[in-house]
Amino acid sequence: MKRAICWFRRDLRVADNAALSIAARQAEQIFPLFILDDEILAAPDMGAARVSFLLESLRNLQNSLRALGSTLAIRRGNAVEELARFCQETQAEAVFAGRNYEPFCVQRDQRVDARLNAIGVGFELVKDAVIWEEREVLTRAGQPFSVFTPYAKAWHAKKPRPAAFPRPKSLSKPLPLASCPIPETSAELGYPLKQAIPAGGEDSGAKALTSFLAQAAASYANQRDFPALAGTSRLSPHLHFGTIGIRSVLAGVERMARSAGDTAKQSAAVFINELVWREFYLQILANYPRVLNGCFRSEYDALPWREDKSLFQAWCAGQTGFPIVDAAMRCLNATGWMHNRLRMIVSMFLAKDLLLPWQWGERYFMQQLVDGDHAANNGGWQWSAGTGTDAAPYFRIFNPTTQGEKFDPEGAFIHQWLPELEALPGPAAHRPWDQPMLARKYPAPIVDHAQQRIACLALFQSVRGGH
DNA sequence: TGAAATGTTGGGGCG
DNA sequence: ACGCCCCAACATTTC
Repeated sequence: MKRAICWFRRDLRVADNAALSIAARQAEQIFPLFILDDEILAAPDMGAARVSFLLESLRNLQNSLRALGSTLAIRRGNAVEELARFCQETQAEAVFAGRNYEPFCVQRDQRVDARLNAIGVGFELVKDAVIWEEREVLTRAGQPFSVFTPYAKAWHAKKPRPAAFPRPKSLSKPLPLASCPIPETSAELGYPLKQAIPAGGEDSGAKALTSFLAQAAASYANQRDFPALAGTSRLSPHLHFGTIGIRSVLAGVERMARSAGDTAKQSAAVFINELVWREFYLQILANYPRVLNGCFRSEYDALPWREDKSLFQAWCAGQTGFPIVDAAMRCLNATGWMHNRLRMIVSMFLAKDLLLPWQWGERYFMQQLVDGDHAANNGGWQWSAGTGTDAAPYFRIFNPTTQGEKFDPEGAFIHQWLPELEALPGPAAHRPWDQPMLARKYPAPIVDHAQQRIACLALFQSVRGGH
């Protein structure tokens, strides 16, 4: 084939990139393209952190492609129309792209496929973002798993795993095509950024992996649950945008495990388990797209959550009077990122203490998180609310104070985000109500945990018909 | 990838 | 010395 388009979407890198690598093997000339899709940019769950990370990643990708002798064309508008137009401008015979698993993207790709077929252009979607796709790990009966443990077992058993894709050594110089400039800031796309977010781009992704492997990875099993430590990988935004490849991450962690002692091996296993959770929720979304519109266990759609805007407002702003919840939410608002343990705590608090619809929290997370990902986010929220696959059972309710004391024993994380509590040293920071005179300007708890816990159990009983 | 309520046990204070 | 009670500490059950 003479000419092919490599349509970048959520694989914003040149290393270990399936679509780019396969296109470069099959075509003499490659036209790299990214489309700023108006429909995605206008989605109600899009946010400034993610737009900004995307733009930085595009600039980095542009530099990497130029270093290979090529250039990234940027278009903006309706993806189907822009792609068809680009095909005609380039006279390409085919379009290659990494497969996406979200319902919106799947439907968009169906429209793309029909449109390109109509103008005689091939459209090839290739596996890139995951080790195993939604139809590759199934029960013996050929059904998708909806429980994690057997899924993980089957995931691990499946061999051989896909190998990394070679990075193209050079790309041919493309035609001088029109291209929009990459917007300087997310504000140009309607998303003013008011926070300092993690750095985007493939180079940053590679650095994040290297530094994780050199530092936190070996003690991940023991330290990942403590938000005051730098115990996690921070790779989530890179995995979301594909500024790092999943095969590279897996290979890196396995290499680390081979050269290290038992705790490091154990840590590698725990970390890989998290990568499996990521694919578990991706296959749930791909096989059951309805989870974006309701509970996986649909009988729980009838739960009478309370639609209290002022409680929700307090949760969003980190003004609930529960230190671990408020510190976590202020961290999210200020950085676009939140530690995984804290995501569990604040999401369970929204659902089971505030009794608010979990979908409100799901959307707020999407709007704020730099790594906001429909599959992982929905899976996590349904887990916390007790409405999902393999979810925390409805009666498993975190006590936010106990969780704080357990996972932030010195109150270090609290002090980092709640200056009002600096007069309460150490673990006392978790119980400001014991010394209200010292907790200046810090709100009293907006709900009583013991009381709300009972109310939550009753809420679920009302739907379960009293087992 | 819980927490609270309830049950059991055993050491020590005390009359 | 003995029985009684208290209550940690731990185990089990329940949601």
